[in-house]
Amino acid sequence: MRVLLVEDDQLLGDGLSVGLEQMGYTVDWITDGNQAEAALQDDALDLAILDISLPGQDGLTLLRRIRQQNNPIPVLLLTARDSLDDRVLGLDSGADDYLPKPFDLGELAARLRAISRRRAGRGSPLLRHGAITLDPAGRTVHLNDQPVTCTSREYAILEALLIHSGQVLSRQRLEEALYGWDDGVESNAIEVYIHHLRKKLGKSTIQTIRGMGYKIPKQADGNV
Amino acid sequence: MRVLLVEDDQLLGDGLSVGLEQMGYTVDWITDGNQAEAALQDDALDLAILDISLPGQDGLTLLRRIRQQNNPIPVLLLTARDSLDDRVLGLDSGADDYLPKPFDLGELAARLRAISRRRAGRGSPLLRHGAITLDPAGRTVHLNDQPVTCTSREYAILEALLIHSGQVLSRQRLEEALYGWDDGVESNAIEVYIHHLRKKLGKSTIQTIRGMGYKIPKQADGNV
DNA sequence: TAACAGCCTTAAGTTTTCCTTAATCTTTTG
DNA sequence: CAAAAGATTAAGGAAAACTTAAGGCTGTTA
Repeated sequence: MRVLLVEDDQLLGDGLSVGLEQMGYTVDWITDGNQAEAALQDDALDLAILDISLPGQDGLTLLRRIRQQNNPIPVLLLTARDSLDDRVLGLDSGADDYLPKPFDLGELAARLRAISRRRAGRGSPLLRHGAITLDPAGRTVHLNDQPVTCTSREYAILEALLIHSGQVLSRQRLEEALYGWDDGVESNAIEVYIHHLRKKLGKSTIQTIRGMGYKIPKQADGNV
Repeated sequence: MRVLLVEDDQLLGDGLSVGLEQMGYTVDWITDGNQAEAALQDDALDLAILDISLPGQDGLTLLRRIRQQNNPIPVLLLTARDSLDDRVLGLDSGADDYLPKPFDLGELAARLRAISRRRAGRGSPLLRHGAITLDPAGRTVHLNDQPVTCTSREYAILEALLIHSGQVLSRQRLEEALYGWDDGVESNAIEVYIHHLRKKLGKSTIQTIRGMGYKIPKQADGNV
């Protein structure tokens, strides 16, 4: 899960980055509203957390602008003020949820899970593909109801492939899912993780598209 | 997908070329604004990436000129300056998107995907022709709902023929779709791929226009 | 604080895929 | 019927991906 965090308060931003990363998110942290608008064009992002008060361009304006561009990314608004006005304004501007400061990190996590689930149109919080089940809340993977232990990198790749199941994800895009924009590895790390995942989940689950990347096909079976 | 890259900075241009090619694009790199205007006449191009500051003719002028010529090619502008003025000017001049330097390659990739998707009309990202369905997102081809595995060259040719269905594409134009202008093969490679495609999709789908090239006729069936 | 374990990353060797070439066969056209 | 264009087939070689192993880092435990 890749999150764009737009927060100008250095202390809070730093704390949130660390906290979110510990929860397993890949965090891109930006402090400026204008930069954020550029960053939000990246459709490899899964979520955005916007502070309302920002230098450059305030969060509400920014939100309205990206919604005008038909950008459907799930957005959680942060604000210091707890007034109803702000809340209504925020939701009308296209936010998916709203969290007044100060807040608890656990509550933030819960809301992030909720809005990403809602956006994906999934009734259940689980990602399924055939015999594989991935539970984002518990960060667990099951194969035929047997738990499979995945390392954090393995999990992140599997999650990205399942979220975008049916699509080909390039090696570079998978790297971004792991490292954010801080350019990560200069090696065949992705290939190695794919190999590990295949050993754990069976050879056929992840397909190689030579020259393009990897994908998990859209599930043909008709479970909801 | 064929991209025209107009960038005079040698280092950046080289890096971008390599990066884009790794993502699966076919890249034509040009460093001069006047040359670019000529190059943009080629309607086999799918996308253009324009630097604003260029020798010969600056990017904005160039953009305005080609739009006056009713050239609808999707254009992404690059600029060193991050001012709102430039942005507005760029979008008003007919750019589809705008990216301030320095930028991340992944972000560029995301925007390219976004603008080509936007242009494709988002409603049905699938290319259909009779029993054949091609899904650019999943990079899959189906024949009567049965998946057909295509190699990267086969896929590229089929995609080109379907995008321009009803038109005859010369062998040279198909070669350009695969290799860009750096003249690629000196052999009958295209004929071989056509042959492979026919074996997989049936003899009648791709028609030979002797002396001219190949085409897939416009679909007669009336599905939307 | 030192030993340990688990994980990330790198790198090297191996295997597989498929791109390209070229030679030969078939069809079309004047 | 001859010449040109295209179709078919097979094989060498290069590029991509797979596999395996080991060094280094981090966090944990005695």
